Amino acid sequence: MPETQSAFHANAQCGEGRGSDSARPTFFTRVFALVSRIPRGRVTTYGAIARALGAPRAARSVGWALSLAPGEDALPCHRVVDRNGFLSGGWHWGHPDVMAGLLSDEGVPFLDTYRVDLAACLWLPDDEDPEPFSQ
DNA sequence: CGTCTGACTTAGT
DNA sequence: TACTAAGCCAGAC
Repeated sequence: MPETQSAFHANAQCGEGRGSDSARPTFFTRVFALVSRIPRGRVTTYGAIARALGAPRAARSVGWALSLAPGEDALPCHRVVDRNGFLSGGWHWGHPDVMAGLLSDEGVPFLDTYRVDLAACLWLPDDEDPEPFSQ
């Protein structure tokens, strides 16, 4: 995932001037930036993303943010599953089979047709945002 | 400004 | 162990 980082990553990263009044990345933007950092062949959960952003209880918002994701190509939202490893968001793409295919192609092990092995490929983002999310 | 929704999570029965 | 209910957060209306 070389140059796929794109605008979200850069924009969110650079605009992260906590004191800056003009550039204030929203929770969604941070979600996008984080998801774009998910390594190929790995997956993460909504709760993990939310926690990394300083909002452990905002898992729902994370999933919602992905639903408003700009583009699948720029945002590997297929690497985000629920805490059980099920492809919750697969149905949002019309059919989880698409998501499963992408993950399988990346080498992600599956426990079931629509369930990935989190124990083997779960990726946890580093706490680069110690401070809680505050607009 | 109040209300509703949602690709979740946790707790209770 | 499986199902049901409530909670929680941020954003759109």
